[in-house]
Amino acid sequence: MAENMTDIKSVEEKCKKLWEKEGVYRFNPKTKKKIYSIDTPPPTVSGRMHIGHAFSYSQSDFIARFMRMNGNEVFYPFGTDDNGLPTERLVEKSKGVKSKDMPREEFIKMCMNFLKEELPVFVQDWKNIGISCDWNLRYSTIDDESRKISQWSFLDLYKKKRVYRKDAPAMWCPECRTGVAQVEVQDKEINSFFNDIIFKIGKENVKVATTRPELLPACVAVFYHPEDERYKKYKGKNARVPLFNFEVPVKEDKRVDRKKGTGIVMCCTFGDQTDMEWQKAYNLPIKMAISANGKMTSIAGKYSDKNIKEARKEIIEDLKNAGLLTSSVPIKHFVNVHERCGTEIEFVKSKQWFVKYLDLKSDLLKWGKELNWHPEFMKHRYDNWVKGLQWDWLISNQRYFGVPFPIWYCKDCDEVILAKENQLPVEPTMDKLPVSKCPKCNSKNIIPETDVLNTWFTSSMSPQLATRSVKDESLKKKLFPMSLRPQAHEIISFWLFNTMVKSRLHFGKNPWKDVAISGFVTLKGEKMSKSKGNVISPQEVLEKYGADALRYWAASSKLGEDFDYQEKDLVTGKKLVTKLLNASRFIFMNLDGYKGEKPKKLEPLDDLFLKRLNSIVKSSTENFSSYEYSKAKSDIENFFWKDFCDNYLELIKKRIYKGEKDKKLSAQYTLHKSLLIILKLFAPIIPFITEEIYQEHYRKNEKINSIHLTEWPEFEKEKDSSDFDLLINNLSFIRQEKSKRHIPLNAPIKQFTTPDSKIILKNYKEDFESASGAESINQGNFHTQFAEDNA
RNA sequence: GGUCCUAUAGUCCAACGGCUAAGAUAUCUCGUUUACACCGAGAAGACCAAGGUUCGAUUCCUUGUAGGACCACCA
Repeated sequence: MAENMTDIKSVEEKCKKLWEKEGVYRFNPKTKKKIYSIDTPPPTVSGRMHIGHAFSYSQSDFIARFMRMNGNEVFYPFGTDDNGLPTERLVEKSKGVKSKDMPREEFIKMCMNFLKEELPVFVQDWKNIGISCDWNLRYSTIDDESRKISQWSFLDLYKKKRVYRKDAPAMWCPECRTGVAQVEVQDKEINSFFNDIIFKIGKENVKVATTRPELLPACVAVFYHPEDERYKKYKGKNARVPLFNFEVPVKEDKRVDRKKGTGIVMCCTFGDQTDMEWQKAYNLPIKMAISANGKMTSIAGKYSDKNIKEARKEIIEDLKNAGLLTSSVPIKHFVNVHERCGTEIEFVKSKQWFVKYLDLKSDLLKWGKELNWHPEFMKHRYDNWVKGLQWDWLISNQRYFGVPFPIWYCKDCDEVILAKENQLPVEPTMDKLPVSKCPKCNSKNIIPETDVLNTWFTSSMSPQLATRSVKDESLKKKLFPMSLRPQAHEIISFWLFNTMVKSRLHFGKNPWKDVAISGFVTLKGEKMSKSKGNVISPQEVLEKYGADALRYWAASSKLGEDFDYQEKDLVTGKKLVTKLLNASRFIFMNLDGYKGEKPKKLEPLDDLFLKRLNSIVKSSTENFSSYEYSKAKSDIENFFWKDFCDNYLELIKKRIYKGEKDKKLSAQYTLHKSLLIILKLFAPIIPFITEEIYQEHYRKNEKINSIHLTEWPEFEKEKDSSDFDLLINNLSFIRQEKSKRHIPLNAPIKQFTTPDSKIILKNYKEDFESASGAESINQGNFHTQFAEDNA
């Protein structure tokens, strides 16, 4: 059996093969059991599994495995999110290409081929840590079935009037050349200059501070605060924009911060969100200085066609030369960047599709309340996100690789033409039109939508993606809403939220009953991230300590709690695995010839120990049921190591070596039985080693193919087992005395006096004597008398 | 700026308002016993601060301090 890493590796390989061959985790659609269904968010295919994945997916797996053993038929599919922008970026990076430089079709092909190669490697990491998904229920968010569901979702929302297309300023990434949703935007601190630029109002010079002088050609007004005494006199006047030499109105607005810059701000459509609010509020003209490809537009005059940074530099230079720049101070400030590529976000006016949900805020709060949150406080994150929503959900991306919109437009009257449901999945750029002419104007001039749906639009259908292979309607009903959504907390605001939106809009139901939110792994208190360079590779941990140790480590942290990574926790996990092996070896060494027979009468100590075990089964069952796997883990571990190995085994050692027939049998029976129960309790956390021991010693008798398919141990009403503590107290006293006097722990004691002598002598005399070395036990205060004390 | 989480031995963490504050790891001492030195026994070591509620607070409340996260703003 396994004693070192090579053996642990071979145990892992053996188990993985067995599980696959025997279909241990396969969902049985014909089951009579209660169904427990899990909607794990499919991980994004971008490089390898990281430690946060290992942490959070292990935690879900503890629950899945417990539920499976505890009488449920577990529906636990595995998906990969390999759709859209993240995959495009990954392919572009690893193949050194740019999607926009090649034909659409060719790039899509390249992505698909890339995924075909990478997916098995990617998924293998999850198998390696022992995730007990049904690997036959695999799905990818870009495959045909998922496209179908995603496109159906769009058609359904269209019919429900929940999607709309609008020409609107939308957040735009000039690098990716696509619209960007609120959730895809991040903060980034950048170095910039705060420039004081001279505008002319009448004959006076007025300084306006800006970090973005390249937007001067798009200036439509300047604002000051209505209570700012410095500028009140300019009310109603016009200001002349430097270099570009046109006039804009001077206006007052409370949104101006008097303390910032010079207290006068220029409003350019579309510099930032406030600019857009002002544009709307004062009905200002719309001027676009930046185009969709990140270049200056024609209104920038001689700067047109230059990219943003060049234009900024040249304009600053020209202002300086004209004496219109009074100061230029370097500052650090935060800007919005596209999280996928780090490029600064611009606002560009274009036609985009949106899902309308701003009107549902109060409903969304109500629906969020209906979920059972574990831990409860994570609900706040959801609530905060909902309350802070300002935009409808932008779902169109101007990209190649993704699920296409299932629509065409009439070029003459702009009518939207929907695909037929039985056409799905559809590729409008290639597939046949559902109509021969525009139903509204009879034009034959029909063009396909070339945009693709945003990744989240598809992945927010995860309950439907997960259950898509189930065709039986009555079974489907049992699977949805799903029992559990496990996930990490940083994706509450989009994945969980968007899935809620879709589920309610399509089906009028919550997508799940329970939500279990994992914390994340920190290193010295900080979140691990590639950019900080403080990442731990789970593959290396696995190599060094094995999957059980990794899972043991993940089980040390409660749901929702961040957990600081310490290598020594892995060491502890590995030690536990070794200890289990050693204890099993000892037990089966002494079970030679034992055939599972029951003694006529249990020895009092054995009976006492089984009572103890019963109470651990009870508490672990309760803890696992309420997703408190970390509590269960530490209880079981403590019981196994302290009560079972250090004390019970010591107490019965002599009896099992050379006890009388029935007394020995009683110990053998107890050992055989309790080890199996302990293995079962540990099985959800450390599935490999428990399986190994089970296969070797129990499978033949139990006649069940895998420990993970055996029934969770039952428990009875709790019974008094306080004698066990009493025995340990007495042993402990003796050990302490021996330790104080530097006497070997197995040394005999001439006489031991204890206040508990009656109980010990009545029921546990021989076992206690053999473990303590006491030659006689008498009533009295705690005292030990050794042979040499006689002198 | 808003919201949330956390604060306990060197480190990582646990504990219905009530006995000596648990465990892991590191440290020190002892032990080589027919499973295990990846072991056993023992020792030493901690409740962020100030108020409040209470017979009693590490635990509940308030404020502060520190760390972290999410969101918003950022001319």
